[in-house]
Amino acid sequence: MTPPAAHGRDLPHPAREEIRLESVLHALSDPMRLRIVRELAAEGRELSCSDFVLPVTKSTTTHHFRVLRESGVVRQVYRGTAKLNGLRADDLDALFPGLLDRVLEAADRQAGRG
Amino acid sequence: MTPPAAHGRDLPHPAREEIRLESVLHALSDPMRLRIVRELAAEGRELSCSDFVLPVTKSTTTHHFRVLRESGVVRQVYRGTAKLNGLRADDLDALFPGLLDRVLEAADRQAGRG
DNA sequence: GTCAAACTACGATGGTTCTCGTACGATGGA
DNA sequence: TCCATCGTACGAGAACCATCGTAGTTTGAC
Repeated sequence: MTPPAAHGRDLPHPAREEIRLESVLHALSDPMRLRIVRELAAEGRELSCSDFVLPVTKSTTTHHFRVLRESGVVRQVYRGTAKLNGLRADDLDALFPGLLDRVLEAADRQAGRG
Repeated sequence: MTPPAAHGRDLPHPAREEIRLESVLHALSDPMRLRIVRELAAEGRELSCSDFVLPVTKSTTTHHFRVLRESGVVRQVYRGTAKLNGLRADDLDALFPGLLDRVLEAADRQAGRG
């Protein structure tokens, strides 16, 4: 009785052209979310939500991932019981060339400064 | 009786090293403020608050300029009755190389897409 | 000294966001 | 079938933010 899409209900994502610069900047302006994005970029692969050890509860984590997804920064797909998160680096780079890299670089620098 | 600094009371600005990436991104994530920054960059010189024609009241404009100043994006100095606003492009570029340019470029692109 | 212009300060309001806790649903394995 | 795991939904609270209007301050010009 389960509908055809048995393997993975899917989540709403903005299409590439729908991604707004302001939303992306806003998504990245939260420390927790910037941390998530940096980790995702450093790892270079899709990570499940539970791969992240964050100083907030699970529901708060869910909230932040949703903001990231709705702003177009990450793509989320279900994989069994886990939900994999991948950076939409290709889409972002097509829309806003170099932006994500400069932000990540800036975050690294700032972290280096302590 | 006026203290020595007769020509221009001065406003609190973060020092270069105090500028936080998250604050900058947050400042730039508001449409009104991004618009201000773009205009400032396009003009390439200091502009007074009243040079901007924004669809908000003056008190709201004051608010946005303060956010921009406190986050380290603009520098404000009094010049007689006017207040001049200049982009802190040098400071930002020293801290976060290329970031401001990529944001401005991204904003142009997005504006171009309509 | 008076006046207009530029901007600020303050208080209020309505909206958004970050955070949590608890309860729920979906998946895959024992 | 039962259960553990992973994540969601919902409700709530506190904080923050964008916006406004009004009243005030500072400055420079007349």
